[in-house]
Amino acid sequence: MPELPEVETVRRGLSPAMLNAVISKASVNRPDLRWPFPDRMAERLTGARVIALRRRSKYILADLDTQETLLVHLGMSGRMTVSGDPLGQFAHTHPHAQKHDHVVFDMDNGARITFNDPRRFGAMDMMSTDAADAHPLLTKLGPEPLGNSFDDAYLMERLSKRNTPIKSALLDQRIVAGLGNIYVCEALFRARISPLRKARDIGKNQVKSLVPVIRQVLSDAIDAGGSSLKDFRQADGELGYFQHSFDVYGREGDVCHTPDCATTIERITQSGRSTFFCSQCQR
DNA sequence: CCAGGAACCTGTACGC
DNA sequence: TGCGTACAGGTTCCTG
Repeated sequence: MPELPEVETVRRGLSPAMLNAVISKASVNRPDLRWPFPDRMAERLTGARVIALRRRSKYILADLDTQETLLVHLGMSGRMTVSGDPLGQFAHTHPHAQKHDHVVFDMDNGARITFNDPRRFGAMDMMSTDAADAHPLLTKLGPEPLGNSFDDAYLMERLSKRNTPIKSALLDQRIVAGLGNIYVCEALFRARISPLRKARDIGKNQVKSLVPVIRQVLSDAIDAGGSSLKDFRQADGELGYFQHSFDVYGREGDVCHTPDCATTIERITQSGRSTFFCSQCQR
C-alpha cells in the first residue's frame, strides 16, 4: 500500500503519539519481517525517547535519545496504527490484538502504536543515528522527488542512459526515491507520456514537464492523505481520499478523464507489474 | 554495469 | 461452500 505520500501520511499521523514520548514497552512478537529484527530490538527500544520522526523515500526514521535510530519500511502491506489517548483526557482503550500485529509500542503518554503486516515484506532495523545515512538500505537511493536536487537537468541525465521503458526507470529508486506503481502511472498520464517509451528517448521538453508533474501528483496525494488524517488515530497510511481521484490506476476499461477523449484506459504488464494508461493521450 | 524475471508472503476477488 | 488462479501499493537477488 505505501508509496511516498502514504508513508509521509503515516509519519505525520505518528508524530502526535510518538514525538517526544518514551517507548515504555516494545513488544516484538516474531523474530523477523523480511529480514531478522536487529539484535535485542525490544530492549534497545524500551525506555528510549523519540526525539525526531523523519522520512527518507519510503522509510520512516525515528531518532531516539539513545543515539540510535529506528528504521521502518512498510513493504506492501504494512500499517502502523495509533490507538489510545496521548493527551490523557480519556480512559486508555486499545483494540484487541489482530493477526499479524508483529510489533507494538506502548508509549508513556498512553498511546499504542501497532505495526501490522500480513505479507511481511516490511522491515525494521536499528543503527547509530550518526551513521543513519550510511545504512545499506538508504545509500543507493536517488534524490527525494520533492527536494531541490530533483530537477530536469538531473532527470534528463539519468534517463538518457537507460534503455528501459520510462515506466520502469521511474520505478527505479536509484533514479528517484519514493515513486511506486500508482504514482508513476498517474504522473505519466499527467505528463502525457506513454509508459512504453524508452527512457532515453524522452525529449528534453517532456522531461521538463515530468518533474513538476511528479511533484504535483505526490503533493496532491499527501494533501489528500492529510485531509483523511482526521485525528491521531488514523495513522494507517490508507490511500486516503486520493484513491478516488486516480486518473488511470485501477481504471482498466473505464473512459479516459481527458475532456472529449472517449478512449478507455488500458492495462498492460511491464516487468511483472500492471501499468495503466490512455493510449490516445499518452504518446 | 544494465535489463528482466523470480522470489519473498498472505489475503482477497473471481470463475467454475 | 470449495478450489484453483490471478493479482496486490515493494525491494532484493539472481541470471544472462
